[in-house]
Amino acid sequence: MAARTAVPAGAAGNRTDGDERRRRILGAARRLFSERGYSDVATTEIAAEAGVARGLINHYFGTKRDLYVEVVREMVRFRSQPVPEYVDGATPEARLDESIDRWLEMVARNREAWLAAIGAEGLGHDPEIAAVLDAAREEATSRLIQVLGLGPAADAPPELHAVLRAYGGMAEAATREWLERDRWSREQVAAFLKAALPELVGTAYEAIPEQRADNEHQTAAEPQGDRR
Amino acid sequence: MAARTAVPAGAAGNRTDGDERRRRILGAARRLFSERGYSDVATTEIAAEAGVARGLINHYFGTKRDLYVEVVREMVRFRSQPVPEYVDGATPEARLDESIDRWLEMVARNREAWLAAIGAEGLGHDPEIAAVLDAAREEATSRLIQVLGLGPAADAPPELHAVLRAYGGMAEAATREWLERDRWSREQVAAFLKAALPELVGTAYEAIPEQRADNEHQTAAEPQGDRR
DNA sequence: GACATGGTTGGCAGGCTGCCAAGATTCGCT
DNA sequence: AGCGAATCTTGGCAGCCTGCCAACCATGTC
Repeated sequence: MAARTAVPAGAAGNRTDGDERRRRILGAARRLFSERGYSDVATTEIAAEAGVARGLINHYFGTKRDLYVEVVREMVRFRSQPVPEYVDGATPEARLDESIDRWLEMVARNREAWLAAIGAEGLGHDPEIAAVLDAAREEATSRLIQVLGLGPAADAPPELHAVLRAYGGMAEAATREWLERDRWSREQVAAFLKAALPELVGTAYEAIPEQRADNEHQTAAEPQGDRR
Repeated sequence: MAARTAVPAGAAGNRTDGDERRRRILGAARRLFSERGYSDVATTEIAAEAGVARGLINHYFGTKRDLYVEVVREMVRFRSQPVPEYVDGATPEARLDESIDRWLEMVARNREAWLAAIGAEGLGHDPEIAAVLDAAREEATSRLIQVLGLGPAADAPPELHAVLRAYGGMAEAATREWLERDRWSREQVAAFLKAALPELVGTAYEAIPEQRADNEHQTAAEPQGDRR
């Protein structure tokens, strides 16, 4: 008499188009993870919101963390979406202005998603999450190098990459000050970011000294790029 | 005959100095949370590492999240520690240089703790965590205003706060490029940060237009959005 | 129409967290 | 010193959550 495994009653009555289910789960997960934290959201909720059985989550995505990684990856995708083709403009300044305007426009449209994406940073030190976010930032940096007309990103010295990554961090913080704290307006952020970059890649970048041969702190070896 | 609750055998045989236990738990939690993520660390581990019973965690700190908040609060404390007294120096530039050097020195000393603290950003959207980190950044910003000799922070316009918060975000990103990716050296970060701030509070800050009476950005719907 | 294939479900085992009652220990008061 | 109160400390219990698995059921193929 059914020793331990009860018979699953009415099992699969609804089968939708392949990954229609998959998208449903991803959407529900994105929604829930956006408004609440990772560990506050139970897979049971996600399954209920998506209208599927909980076990299906493990079937499509592996574990709960894998699902989260997928959500973050999807959230980050739109960052590279809106500026795929080259921004045309005569001078680098014009192209930069256009890029910043597009960036702010995109952020304004996807306010919640963007805040959630950069807020998702944590989850402790998940290497996959970190890799996804890092790749997105790195791509933005490379695109910025191209926009500025500084040649292919691969040829740029590491110091320039570092400066532009730092600029990216500043842009994120500045955007947060606009979206979350309302300390200045969109026009003000835009004006500040547009004016800041030339100063940074100009004066501040020139102030960086040559890398000495010996460096006291090392995680790995340093290829030593010749800059400028 | 003891209906449901078994008698706790040898209960409290060791009672150490009041909050000695508390500190032990905090230390173990800090260590474990630093190397692994929040949800990867079980309170059982923390208790084992601290050498206490698991229930004691709930006695001293409330829930696991409360303990985490306390850990982050402690990690962030050292940020305000090393520069409490006024930095003396003739010119604002000299004081700024000194502040940046101290900042980098502190980060270099507490590399792991600092990376963990800013990496702890996430945990979803915990309001307490966000508040703790935000308070630390805000304090750093206010101190920076004083260092620059721009008068009391309370009197500064919100745009200046925003600019300095953005600068703080840049400093964090630049530091990460140094500590995690090794794209430049400590001297280079220092030189860049020292050269960047005058440019930002000078030229870029001046480029910010006056705030219009109506501001277009609202949390919810999009009133009109006139873009340039 | 029978069979293979893969989507879908419910349930089970293990682990983890919050809470609680019960000893143990220290302290204050008379 | 003796006694009671307050607090520290422990182990265990109930509930929830996650990963996994066997079984059920649609769909496609021959």
